Amino acid sequence: MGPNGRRRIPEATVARLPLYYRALIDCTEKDLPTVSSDQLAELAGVNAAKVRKDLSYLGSYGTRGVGYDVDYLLHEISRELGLTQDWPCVIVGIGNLGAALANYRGFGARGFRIVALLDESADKIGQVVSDLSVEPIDTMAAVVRERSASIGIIATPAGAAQKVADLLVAAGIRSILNFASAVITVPSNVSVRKVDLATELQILSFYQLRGLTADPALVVDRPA
Amino acid sequence: MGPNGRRRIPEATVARLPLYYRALIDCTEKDLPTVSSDQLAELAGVNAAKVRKDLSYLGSYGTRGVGYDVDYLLHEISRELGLTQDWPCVIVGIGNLGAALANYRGFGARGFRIVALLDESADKIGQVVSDLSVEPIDTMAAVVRERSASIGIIATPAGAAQKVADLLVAAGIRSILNFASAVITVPSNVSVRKVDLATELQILSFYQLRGLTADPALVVDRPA
DNA sequence: GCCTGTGAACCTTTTCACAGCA
DNA sequence: TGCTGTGAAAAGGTTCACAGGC
Repeated sequence: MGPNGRRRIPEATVARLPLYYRALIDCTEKDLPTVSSDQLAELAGVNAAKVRKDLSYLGSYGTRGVGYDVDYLLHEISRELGLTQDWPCVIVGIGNLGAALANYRGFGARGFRIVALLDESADKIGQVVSDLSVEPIDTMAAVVRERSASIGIIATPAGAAQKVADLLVAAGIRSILNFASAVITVPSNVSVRKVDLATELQILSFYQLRGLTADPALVVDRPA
Repeated sequence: MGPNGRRRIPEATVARLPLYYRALIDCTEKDLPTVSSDQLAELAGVNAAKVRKDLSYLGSYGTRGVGYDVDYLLHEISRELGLTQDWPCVIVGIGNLGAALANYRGFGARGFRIVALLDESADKIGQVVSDLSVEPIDTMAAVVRERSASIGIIATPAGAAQKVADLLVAAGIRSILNFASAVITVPSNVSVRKVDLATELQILSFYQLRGLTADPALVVDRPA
């Protein structure tokens, strides 16, 4: 197997691990004992060379002439992604989007349990959404501490995003998922990923205007 | 000015144009007549070298010693992104997420007007969400044709995503934004971008597990 | 003096192609 | 024979550093 000691996993690869994870879940549901890089590529929507290269960063988990053992690979990827542990999440901003996220089943599915819903507005406080009662935003520090929250999800209007990010950071959160259409600034030890509808639509519009094709979404692409 | 005739704009640059667009809107609201690449970089959350390089692909729109004229640059970027025209959108799957998207104001803000809400389930049909009545999915072809829809938004459960994508493509849609947690396959002349909550959370989890910080920028992807 | 525009250097990511093992 | 694992080549993207115009 690889002479490969402990390699740093490239960002592009990290961004694709969730795709392989999902593809492997599909395999277990179909009771496939093994998958080849070709099959996995098809399921994940990437090409086979990429699959092999990506998986080689994790270790030599395949068998030549056979493929990868589905259960074993799934276990290894889960471990790399931290899906064997719990990541309590706090959603801030319980408007249409925040409520939709709170109701999203298969959220808690793999360890991303929502432990609090916070909002600023007095008439939202106390409303029950998905079995959780909306709490005032100034309880954030206490809530994050008591429930050991580790991920903050910003679902507020753009104007409030930076203020909320500051509060999350002050409360000790080090991972933020930002749905607001605004750039937020955080200390360098805090991770931010953002999801922006307007950006995605504008990218589609750019390519459609030219009769070209925008391939990938997020951080992933597909075969040649 | 650049000796630059008509250059192909790199995908990475296209993915950042929406950021500059938004930053420039901020500038107009603050009544700034010009911006430097440094200021724009700060507002967009990237670095100044990138701003200058990116903008140079569009043309030589700046003035040395001064910066970029806000209105002029905004106009040029809007034109490149196709924001000077209308892109009627159809949302398929009016559950929590679909309804939240339909209600999202500032959606139609820049030409992305929602012209139809479609769902499969009989008890959703006829419900009114954001002034639009939910219509049966089998009216898709007619709806897309009559209302000249050009973008399809998939907000269904994962299991229905491919079927919906096929219907959208059959109806003539060439740009799809996929919110379902599933890989969808489309002909090569159709663009797909995807937005996936689970993927983003898993990436955050990977980095938090290691005490590292996740990638600064948002959308990075590559071509066919 | 100030800030853009851009070659060139550098780094990351993807793709190729094949050796090596089951 | 079939499929992984991986160097090496190619492509793409970022950063540097400075020439050039305001």
